[in-house]
Amino acid sequence: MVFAASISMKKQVSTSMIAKEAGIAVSTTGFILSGKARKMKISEKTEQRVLALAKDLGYVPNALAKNLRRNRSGIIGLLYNHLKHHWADESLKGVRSVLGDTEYSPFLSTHEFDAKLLEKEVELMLQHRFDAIISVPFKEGKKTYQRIIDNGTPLIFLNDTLEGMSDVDMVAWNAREASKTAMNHLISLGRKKIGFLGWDDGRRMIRARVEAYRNCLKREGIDLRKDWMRLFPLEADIAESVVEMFSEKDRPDALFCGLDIYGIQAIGALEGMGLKVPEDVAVVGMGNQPGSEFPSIGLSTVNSPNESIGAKAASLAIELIEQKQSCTGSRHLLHGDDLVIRRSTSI
Amino acid sequence: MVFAASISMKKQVSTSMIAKEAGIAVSTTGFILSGKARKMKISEKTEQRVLALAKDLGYVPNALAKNLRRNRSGIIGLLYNHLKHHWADESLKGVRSVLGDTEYSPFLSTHEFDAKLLEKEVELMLQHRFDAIISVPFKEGKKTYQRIIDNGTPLIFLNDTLEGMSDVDMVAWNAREASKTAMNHLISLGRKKIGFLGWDDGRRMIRARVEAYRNCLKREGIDLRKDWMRLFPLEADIAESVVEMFSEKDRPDALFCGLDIYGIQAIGALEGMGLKVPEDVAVVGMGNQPGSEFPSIGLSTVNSPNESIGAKAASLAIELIEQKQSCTGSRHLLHGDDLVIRRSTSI
DNA sequence: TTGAAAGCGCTAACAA
DNA sequence: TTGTTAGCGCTTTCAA
Repeated sequence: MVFAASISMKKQVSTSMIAKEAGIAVSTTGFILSGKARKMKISEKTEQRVLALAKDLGYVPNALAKNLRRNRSGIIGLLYNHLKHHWADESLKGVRSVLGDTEYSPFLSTHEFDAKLLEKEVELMLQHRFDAIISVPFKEGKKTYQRIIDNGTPLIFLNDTLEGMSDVDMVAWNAREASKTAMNHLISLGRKKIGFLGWDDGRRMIRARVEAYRNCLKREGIDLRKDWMRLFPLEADIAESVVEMFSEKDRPDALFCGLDIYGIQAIGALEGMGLKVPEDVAVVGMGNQPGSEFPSIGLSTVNSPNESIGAKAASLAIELIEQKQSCTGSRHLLHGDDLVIRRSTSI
Repeated sequence: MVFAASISMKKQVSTSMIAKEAGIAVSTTGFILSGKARKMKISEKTEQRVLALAKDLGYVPNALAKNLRRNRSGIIGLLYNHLKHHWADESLKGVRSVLGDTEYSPFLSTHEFDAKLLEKEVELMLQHRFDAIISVPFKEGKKTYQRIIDNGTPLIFLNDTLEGMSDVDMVAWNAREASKTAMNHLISLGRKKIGFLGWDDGRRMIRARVEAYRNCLKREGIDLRKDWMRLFPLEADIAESVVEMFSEKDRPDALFCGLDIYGIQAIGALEGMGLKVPEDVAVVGMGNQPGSEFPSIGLSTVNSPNESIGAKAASLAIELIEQKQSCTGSRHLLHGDDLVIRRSTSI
């Protein structure tokens, strides 16, 4: 069934070849093959004949030629930091839900938090005349992002902005509101001694979590305890910090975690030191990441609207492309504060 | 700093434009800009002048034109089923480790186990003249894969084959050996009553797990108990089955799980019914997927060499491209049987 | 309805 | 060393 065909044996089938074969003009086949037969009032007989011929010959339209001519590729590039979690998968689904009916298609790549790689990928996308680039911003990549703008290519940031690049459109989860939801949940449980585990890489949406934490405490008239608030680098092992925080006699009775992964680690550490979740300590995370739903974990968390973010970004991209604008400075904070209550706060 | 440039304001800078600006011939600039200045013995002065000019004008080479001319794109397409786990991330790293030094670059997409989507993505890649396609095979997509072969485009399957398409080259984790490692580990712990949780979607590498389970039992002279062997559809909720299996008086003292996610769920279910892991039941999974390392889980498992798989696939792709072959039927089973011992088997 | 032909930006063969 | 030029395959204008 499979046949190890030698590429060199095959001649690429082109519109002109089909035209010659059919004994008609190149433009006629061109119109037919690009779906403009109706518009050009080409006889149905001719159309059918050409279509059949194209299929027989195994014709594959050459997008390179087409796009060279149109000077656009029909491709929207997605540039993620990595593909480790479900975020890329879900936002891609959102992107597809919008692009599905259009003439645009997405292609993905990652920058792995590496400025050199980001630059390389962007260069590639620009050289291939991608019509727009959607990226999770990376702080060290400002120069590269600026290059996209200078090039006149639409750029959209996902889930955060970059200082000094406020004109770039952004679609993000409203982490502030979501954090408030999480905090309110803990407070509604009667917990007043709430600790915070999070990280701070300088991005606003990340910082929004700490700020919401602070504001909620303030609103409730609860004093902030600096020793109950920890910021880590991303991907840190936080168990030690948790043990430290909870070894004191006077310890928190709840934990708000800026990221599910911290909540997951915290639950492990707390139970490891004999504390009961949620009886002794209620824990809530952010993002409903895979793992938080495992029966042994059961982390309460707030859902993030990843698919909607992708969808919004895609429709924004199309808008920018059609307006021939690289950016307009619009901001879109998507609400996503569905509380997912699991074991870690089910008192 | 950012400047909402209007695309229409910008004229695309081309080699001929630079040539005119510099007052020299198109070919000269062409040679310089494609790095062939040395070879063509172009004076360094001219070269520097052109390079500087290109930079000043914000020249971005038009890959569309270049590739139309060469009739190849320099792109290798990666077509995953989804991006939920770390698999895509890690294998992409492997692909990059090989492509980094070459003229090829990867672009990603997913087929989401959807034959229609797979077909669409493949069509796109063929139209864009991708030089090779690397895909995690999807059973319902045979016709589409065949189309890649018929087109003469190199195709490589990741982690499995497809029945009737044995000529397609494959790079996969040697799941049989890895399964043996896992089983031997349980046996070395003195466990004889070993249950199996896995799935069967008809793919060989998946089936290899059950087969290894059977063979290991046989080798040890242990009778297979059908009620201790369960196959589920992927992404199933298996807790109920686990409870059922372990409610009997005569129950397994160990579980071999064909997928970490089953192991994770099993640990939750077992502990939920009051059984101790690993004292009552030792559990081992496959793949070292994220989540298995969580402190509350601690699932022992076998590492899968995802990065090596990506790397091997990439170098194979380059080979096929250069040999102008769409496939050669080679098979590459990569050993990855590093046992990762965690709580679930630490007696 | 159909045909002829220009040209998108780049490469590379050929000439000078 | 440098200049000229013919395409790559497709779209689209202009003529017939």
